Amino acid sequence: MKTTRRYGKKADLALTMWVKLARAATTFGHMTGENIRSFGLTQPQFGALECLGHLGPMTIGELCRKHLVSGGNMTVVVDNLQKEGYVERIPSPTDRRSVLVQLTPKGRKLFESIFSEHARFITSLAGVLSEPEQKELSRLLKKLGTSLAKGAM
Amino acid sequence: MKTTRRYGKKADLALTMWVKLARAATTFGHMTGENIRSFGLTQPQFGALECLGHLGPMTIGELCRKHLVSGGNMTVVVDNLQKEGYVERIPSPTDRRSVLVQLTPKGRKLFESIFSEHARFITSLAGVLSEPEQKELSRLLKKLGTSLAKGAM
DNA sequence: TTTGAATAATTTAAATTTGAACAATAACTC
DNA sequence: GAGTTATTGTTCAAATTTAAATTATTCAAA
Repeated sequence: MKTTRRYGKKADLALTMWVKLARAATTFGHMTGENIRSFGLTQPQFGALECLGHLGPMTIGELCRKHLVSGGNMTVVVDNLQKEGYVERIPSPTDRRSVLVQLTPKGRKLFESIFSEHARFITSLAGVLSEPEQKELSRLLKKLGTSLAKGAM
Repeated sequence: MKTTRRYGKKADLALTMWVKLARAATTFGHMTGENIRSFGLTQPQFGALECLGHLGPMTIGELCRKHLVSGGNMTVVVDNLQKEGYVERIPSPTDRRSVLVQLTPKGRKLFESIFSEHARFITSLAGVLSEPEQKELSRLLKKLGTSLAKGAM
């Protein structure tokens, strides 16, 4: 899809990069989303579960920052996980405004039973790139992401 | 953020790549979204306007496939653009099920007045990567995205 | 050619997400 | 310490998005 140069070489480079970034992320997201739904979870629910499973209890705010979503949203996501009995809210011992979210035994069991399968699925999807390519892609995405986030402060 | 190897080297590589992809795309999206809102448009509205402006009239279905969103969604996006007088629906001459969407003169005027500014903004964001890095990132994202999309068929 | 399957767009209901307003608590400044 | 400013989580309304059901049309096969 070679388009004519409409806005100058640099701009066209940046624009096509942005389109490809959006498309790759959306496609990847759709496919992992399907896999996740087969576990009976939504994508954000799974994301929160994964964070808590790998990193331990954390506040709503930390979950928000990790997933780049609004506070109102994460409250709902945690509400729904709590309704299913996968997580529980406990008051933070150090800050009475904060609430710690942690996996229940049921939540940990679910996490452990599904995450390795999910990891296999992700690995098979990523397999269309060689390992060096995956490393390079990770490096570039990290550089892009962190530079943008820093620039926004 | 060096994590321990939990699921094997290949899986960890794939998992961190996926996290970085999601974060970079979301951050980039947030920032371009802010810029787009300053034009009085939502992100999907802008996306449709851009498609129509660069590629000419096309059906709702084509807009869906370009943006990887559901048909119901694109119907609403086009509805809203139409309410603002930026696009119009015309019946397809070749298929009576289809509807062609095209920019109105007002829509084209808006498109031309804002897109070059938007291109400058995107270019400045992308500037955190060198040009060779942007090229390489584009190549890898394209390979990832198209391979995944193909695999899904 | 007519029946049946597939496709295009819309509608509807439900879920997700955001942003703003709010209450409670913490941190800071004078 | 008192008073101001920031931060944390929740609630609410509105916008976005999806998936399923619906209608209309086209395509294909017998």
